[in-house]
Amino acid sequence: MITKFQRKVYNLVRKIPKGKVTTYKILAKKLKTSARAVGQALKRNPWPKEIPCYKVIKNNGEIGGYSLGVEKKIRLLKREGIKIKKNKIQEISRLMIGDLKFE
DNA sequence: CCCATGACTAATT
DNA sequence: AAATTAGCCATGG
Repeated sequence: MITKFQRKVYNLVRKIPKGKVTTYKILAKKLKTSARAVGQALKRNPWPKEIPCYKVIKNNGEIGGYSLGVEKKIRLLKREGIKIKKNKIQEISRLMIGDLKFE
């Protein structure tokens, strides 16, 4: 069962452009909630194929979790040309999407 | 309604 | 630099 809150989160995640990532915190700010609550919603994502929740990472550049396993998440990110070293995203500032880039 | 549980975060040890 | 701690908030029992 999808809650209203989940839908809001997923609608946002769907809009993350290819090759870009964002963070739990940024999404939380957009939805006026906490980063933790965003994580809860993503954890329950019923459509990992359609909703690219692997593009949502921690605020400090670490990878964060994934319902299908962190290794899978890393694989998907690399597939989009995103560099990862020691479980951290490289060149975060270039890849991350703040408040201005998508709605 | 109260309580526990996290794909989190920032500050403090 | 790694580990703790306190704050966070949607969700489910």
